[in-house]
Amino acid sequence: MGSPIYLTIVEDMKQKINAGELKPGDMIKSENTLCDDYNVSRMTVRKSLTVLASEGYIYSVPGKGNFVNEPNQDKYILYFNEMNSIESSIEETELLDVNIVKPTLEILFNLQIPENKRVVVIRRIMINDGDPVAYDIKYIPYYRGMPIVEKEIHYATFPEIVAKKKSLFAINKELKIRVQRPDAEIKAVLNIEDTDPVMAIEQKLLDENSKPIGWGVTYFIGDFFHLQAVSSFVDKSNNIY
Amino acid sequence: MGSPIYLTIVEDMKQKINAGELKPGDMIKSENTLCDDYNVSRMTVRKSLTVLASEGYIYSVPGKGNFVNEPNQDKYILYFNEMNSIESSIEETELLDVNIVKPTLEILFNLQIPENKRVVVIRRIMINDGDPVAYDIKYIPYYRGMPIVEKEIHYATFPEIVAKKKSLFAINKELKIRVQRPDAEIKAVLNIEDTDPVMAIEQKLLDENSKPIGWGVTYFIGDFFHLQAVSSFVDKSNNIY
DNA sequence: TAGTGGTCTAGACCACTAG
DNA sequence: TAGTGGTCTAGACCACTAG
Repeated sequence: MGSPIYLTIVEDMKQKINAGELKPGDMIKSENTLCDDYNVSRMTVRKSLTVLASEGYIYSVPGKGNFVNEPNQDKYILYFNEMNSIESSIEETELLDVNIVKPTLEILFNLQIPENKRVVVIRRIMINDGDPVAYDIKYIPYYRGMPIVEKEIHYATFPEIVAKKKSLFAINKELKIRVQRPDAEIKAVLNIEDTDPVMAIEQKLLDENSKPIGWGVTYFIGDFFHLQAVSSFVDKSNNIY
Repeated sequence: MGSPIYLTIVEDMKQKINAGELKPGDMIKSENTLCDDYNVSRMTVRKSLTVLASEGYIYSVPGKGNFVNEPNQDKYILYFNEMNSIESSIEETELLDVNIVKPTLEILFNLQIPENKRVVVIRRIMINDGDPVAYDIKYIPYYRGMPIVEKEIHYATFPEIVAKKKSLFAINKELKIRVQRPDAEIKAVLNIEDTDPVMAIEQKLLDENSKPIGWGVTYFIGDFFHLQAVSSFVDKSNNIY
């Protein structure tokens, strides 16, 4: 009906794979055979195979054929943003201070900069219902004449702070997610006890050449924090109809 | 040279977007105009646009044109597997017990089953260097004649346990990641103190109709646990060359 | 050498948008 | 009504695989 031919082929192949009729590693019919089976042109068959490949169902080996993929069980989509991963979103941010400092070894390592380079340190507290819920520290390599406008830093996420001019498309990011006992500094800033667990999320920003352009950690009080992720194998065809 | 025409168009458009020449929301040239610009057929231009769209750079509005997307800052790819998210991978698993029980309210809610239904509870401990590092509890709706082979459960991940026959392609998964103070049970099983923070990861498995087919939580001792995620905007064209 | 997937062309018809 | 993207065709030539 409204559904184009290439999508009915996609659904047909998915059904065969989901039912186990085609198993991981199996070679599927050749493109020309599929043309005959469905009575369509090769470009239409190839469109279907492109969709199946983009959703991870199949892969192709030039000269040989198309094969059913191993389902990637361990892959998830995660949404994170230091400003909205709190149970109820952040109402207020307090900018503690912005300083230009000599980097520690840890900072040198994470930003991959020479020893003599200075870094900008931005410290913020996220506040919810009047109480601190997260403590945020960010390090950015400092260059002469770098504009530091405190107002702009207040509510900005890390990529927004670093990528003032640069297109956000060009920034790659890495997250490290871990639990930790609060140290003295964190206990003081967040006003918590030894038994209050803290979620530490490290963010590293990289430019298009994988050079670090920013590094930082956000410490969330456990009670206010959780992350959600979904398997990346949800049937994306739902978005097409 | 070896690089096909459609990829040089892709790189060209990416460069324009990364440089800010084309900004989010901007309409790009029409497909026919691009055909003239690059002196190629429309199918080749469309192949390029398909690649750009699949990588999130652009989207199309039929009847109007193609537009530059807002970069999705918050989207990450996360890899998780209760068996290998430990600093050093798990050497040993101890199956504490497998029982068939009356579900609690929490289990009823998460598995979306009627009150009179029974559930299988599987409790395991992950062991590293002789010490427990994680405590794992899984709930699966029980049906008459369900085979429960303890040997098969020992080292299997959750999807493997639930999806005995079913294709792994058909399973969707949801993760909830949170920090918590260890309760009495967790302290006893993992042999830890009140000040030892625990990472709790909830896993929910859903079939193709979004019906829950399994639910569980794994409690990791903080010291042995971390997750890593990368932004999903890494230039996938690297995989093509 | 026959078969495979990868790229590309020059057309066609369609529904939709917006003046 | 002119322009847009969406689908589809029937061809072509290519590099690569494997007997």
